[in-house]
Amino acid sequence: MAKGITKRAEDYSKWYIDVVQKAEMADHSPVKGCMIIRPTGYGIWEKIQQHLDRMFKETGHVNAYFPLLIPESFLKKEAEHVEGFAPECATVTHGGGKKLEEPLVIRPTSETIIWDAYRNWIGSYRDLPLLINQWANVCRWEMRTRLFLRTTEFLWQEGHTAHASHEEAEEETYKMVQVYKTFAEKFMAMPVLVGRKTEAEKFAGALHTYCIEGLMQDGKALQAGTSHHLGQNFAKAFDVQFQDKDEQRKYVHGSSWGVSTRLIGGMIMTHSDDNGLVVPPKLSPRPVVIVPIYRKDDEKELVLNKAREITASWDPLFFYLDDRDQYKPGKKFNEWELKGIPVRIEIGPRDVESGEVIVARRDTGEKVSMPMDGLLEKLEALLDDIQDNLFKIAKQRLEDNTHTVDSYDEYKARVKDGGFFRVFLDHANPKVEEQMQTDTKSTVRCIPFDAPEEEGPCMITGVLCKSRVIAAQSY
RNA sequence: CGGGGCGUAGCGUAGUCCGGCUAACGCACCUGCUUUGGGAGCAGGGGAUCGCAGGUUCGAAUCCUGCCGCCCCGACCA
Repeated sequence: MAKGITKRAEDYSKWYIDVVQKAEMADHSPVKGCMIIRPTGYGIWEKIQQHLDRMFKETGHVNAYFPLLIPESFLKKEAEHVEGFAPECATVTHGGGKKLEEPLVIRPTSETIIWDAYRNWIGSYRDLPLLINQWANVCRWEMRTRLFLRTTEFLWQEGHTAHASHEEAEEETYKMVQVYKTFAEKFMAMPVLVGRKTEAEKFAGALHTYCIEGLMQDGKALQAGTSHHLGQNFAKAFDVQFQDKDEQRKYVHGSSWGVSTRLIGGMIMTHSDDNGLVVPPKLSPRPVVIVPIYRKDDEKELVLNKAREITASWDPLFFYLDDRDQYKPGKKFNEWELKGIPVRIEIGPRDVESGEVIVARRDTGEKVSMPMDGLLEKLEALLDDIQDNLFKIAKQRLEDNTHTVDSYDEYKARVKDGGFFRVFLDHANPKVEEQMQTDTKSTVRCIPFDAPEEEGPCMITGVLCKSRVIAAQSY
């Protein structure tokens, strides 16, 4: 039905771009790789921020803001970190018409400038733990970009915490990846696997990295959030020490964790269809739209008055009364469908007469009649049902597309068709994963926390492995 | 950086091979009337230095040279 959206089956990548642009979520900017986030897209980001920010605060974190520009020398203080990020940094060399003495890097991530500040903030065990988050933009000069999934500049949050012990930092790292899992599943209706990254895939400068991984409709994996145990690496690089109860001076243990506007890409590729965007109710800035239907002025007045009467006690941010006179109802139906609004209410003279309204849900397209009496409660229940249904469908798809494979030949033949693959792989040896990547363009997405105890030979080398890992092609 | 594609009105395109009237069409936009339960109809109207710079020619969107930009596929990555 939708005009101008390429079908998923025809060209998934084209479909994705079409949905983003036709739903007015984002535009390409005049600068290559950057994007303009339009109100439809930004409204979803605001909902993501709202829910996550609350979850961060509920787990004891506070927000702060650190500067965009970082002295270039800071990035070089942690050996692995500089290696990982140097190639993708944008650098400011001139300011005020003069060449700067030291170039400034536009933050690709803020560990260095934050740990530099932590040195001054932390002196005693009484100053710990330090639990700070910031909402910010960062810049990474990627070679190939895609709206929301990978842009040169993107929005994210980054948590940076400091602890007295390895155990506490580990607890924090694990806790936050679980927060991400809960958020992904409960609010985004996007099922994810939770686990640890391999050496090859972990964050540059971390002891280890935990992650959530989603599976998109085309069978490719999407890394949707990461939480890093930094150990004492940044504390040592920036000399952040504290005096402990035992009077010893010790280096602080750190964690950092983040999710980005990439989540919006994940939401699109998890739920949307050939008719456009599908937004889970909990991420919708206004989950209900009311489209009035009328012919003459007297009907218009009748219908709009009734609509206003019904919604008088509703939260203004729960719904949008689309009383734009310049568009016909059919046009509005399609516009809201394209933009993925979860529920649409149609109200016309016939409905005012009967005391009922037509309610259409975006996920199934189903239309039902509902009495105006007690409508709000019914809508809330319906929105919950849509949220659950979207999760259930996505969960089923993830399960249906998770395969257990033992032979490398079978893996090579099947991995290109998409899905998660449970395989034995000697991931302790980076060369093995490298070979798999060369052969198949796939990588280990994670070593799941909940992998059942199972032993078997690595599908490439035959070395005995103690559990299966999840491998897939990814974005 | 390698492979492919493309730059003509806000968007999507035709015209380019084979140079020639005032650069055409659809959508969008503006005005008026009729319409309004799944993207309205009719009539009228506005909007382009044909990506940029040179060159060839009486004449260039079209031919030649150089440059720039964008998109898609790969390598890199959240």
